[in-house]
Amino acid sequence: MDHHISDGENADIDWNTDDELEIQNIGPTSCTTLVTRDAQAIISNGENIGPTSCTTSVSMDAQAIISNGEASSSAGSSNSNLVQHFLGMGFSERLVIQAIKENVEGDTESILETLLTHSALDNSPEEHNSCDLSYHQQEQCVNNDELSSDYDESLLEELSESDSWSWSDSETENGDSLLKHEKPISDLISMGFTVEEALSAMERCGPDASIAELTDMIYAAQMAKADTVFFEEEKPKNSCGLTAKQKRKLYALEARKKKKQKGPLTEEEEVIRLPNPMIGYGIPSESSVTPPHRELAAAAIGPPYFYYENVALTPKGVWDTISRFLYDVQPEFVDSKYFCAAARKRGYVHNLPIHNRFPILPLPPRTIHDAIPLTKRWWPEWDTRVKLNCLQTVYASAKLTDRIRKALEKCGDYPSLEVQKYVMDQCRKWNLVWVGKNKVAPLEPDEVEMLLGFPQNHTRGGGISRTDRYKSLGNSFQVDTVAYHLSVLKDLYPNGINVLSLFSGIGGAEVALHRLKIPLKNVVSVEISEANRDIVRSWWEQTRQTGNLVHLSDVRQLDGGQLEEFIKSFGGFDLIVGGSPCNNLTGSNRVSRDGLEGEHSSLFFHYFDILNMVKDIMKVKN
DNA sequence: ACCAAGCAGATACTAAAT
DNA sequence: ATTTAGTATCTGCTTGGT
Repeated sequence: MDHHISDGENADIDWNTDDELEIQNIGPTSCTTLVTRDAQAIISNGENIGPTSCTTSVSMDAQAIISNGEASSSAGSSNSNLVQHFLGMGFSERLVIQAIKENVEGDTESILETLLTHSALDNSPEEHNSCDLSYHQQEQCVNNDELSSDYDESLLEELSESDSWSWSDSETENGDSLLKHEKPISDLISMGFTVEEALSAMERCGPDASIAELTDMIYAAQMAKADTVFFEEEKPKNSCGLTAKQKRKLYALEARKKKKQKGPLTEEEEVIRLPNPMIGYGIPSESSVTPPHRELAAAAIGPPYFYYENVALTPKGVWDTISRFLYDVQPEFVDSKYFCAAARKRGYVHNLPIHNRFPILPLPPRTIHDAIPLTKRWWPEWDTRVKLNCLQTVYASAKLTDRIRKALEKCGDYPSLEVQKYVMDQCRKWNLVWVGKNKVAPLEPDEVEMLLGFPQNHTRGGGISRTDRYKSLGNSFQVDTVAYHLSVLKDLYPNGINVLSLFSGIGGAEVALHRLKIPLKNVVSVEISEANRDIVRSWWEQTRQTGNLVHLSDVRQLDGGQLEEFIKSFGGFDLIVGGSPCNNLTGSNRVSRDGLEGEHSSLFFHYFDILNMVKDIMKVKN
């Protein structure tokens, strides 16, 4: 669900509002926020280049270079600002320092140019994200970084083939790595690759990479380079000028490197396939079918229970990665068309029991006609749809429905097969329903609320615009589906549960638990959109909840210290639920479908991180 | 090889509100 | 004058069928 990504998202991280007041105890483990207002302004103008708009800090390294006056002839403090400026834009520290050095006399513009050129090839999310991650991963990243750069520098020194790709700014003495890696380098060169290509690939793939992996990386880099060279002028500078496919390729290779996997990308590695029919471990109407027995790895078993959700149709390999991170639990893929009148293909990774589930009652209408009965009268018999397609965040324009009306009016009572096909294609694409003679219309927000299982007017009023209402709803859970899975908690926690809800959105999980009549004792809800937090808060009040609701705004600022406080104060979380942003995964996105390492979808790693921290803290406690 | 169908979207723009 | 809401148009990868 539910992490609300909108044009206003960055505005939500607003330094002047009261938002920050909602966050208490930002402990020492959280990243120091050093993004300047300048950098923030650039990010909110949509001109940010890096894969994340992460808050970031300047390391000792950078500080040292600045104070030594190595980087530039100008004063240290202004350089420090400059470094922070570019770090805030998401470039890695190493690149920033390098670029500033290369542009000793240069202005901000030329430094940015250098960064753009370099980052197209050196677009390593591990570096961009390093401060985005909590301390566990941060540690890991720092180590990796040190390893790879040591090794890289030694090679460059020896081969003295330095161009803009060399980072010769610090001394190194690691001689034997050369011997160890001479062979692949010379192999690659004899294969016709340039020295820089070989070195760059070696750096990215790590010291033990196979030739196949290295060539894979070089081809990816060549694609990237070709793209930036030839299309720099025509294309808007959108995330380093790479196409989504190229970025994904680079990201995937980076991710593999991070996990120290060997060998070329093979088909067998991506084994998760979508089931047909997509009914997971079962749906209410087939409750007679007993679900299979499933064994969870020891690390996966609760407490706490966890429930993670995202779109089913992702780029290849994404669910394999998600599953690998979440203790190798296989995702349960379910299409909500088996629960309501609209399709919603989603994957759920959870460690909940899968027997003795029950649906919330009354069962929602399962067909379009039952869900929106007024459309029945105008529904032509050649429109054979029974279910709506996936409810999305965007809806058809008036102009489109007007074109459809005009096309139909020209035909009289019996439209030709061509017109029928045109109308049907558009209706399926935009989820249109019949509201009059020859008149189709997009769903109203309250119809979407109903289809998704929310109470009527859940998202209405209180300052939210119609557009944002569609957006918030489109990013949400289907309540009946999720409730069916969570229903097993009712017997386990008759006195209520403590929930950590990440990317809460408009509170799909909370509504599901409430409708299951599982008392909500303490809910810590993390949601970036203020409008969504308002919606959940007013739902909380309207439903006269007796428990405690704590709202935070950003998963990136939730640290171990805060979690420890929460766990101490109410004795641990029973359920950690959430669906991280899908917009870099879903097929609807043709612009930045970058995969799990994309700007927004990489927040998945925070779900994993936070789950891990909670598990650790609760382990110590017991 | 091909085609059809589907997808929690992004962006540039205008109109309206502040 | 600037921000926000609404509108129109843009786009590609994947799967499953033939």
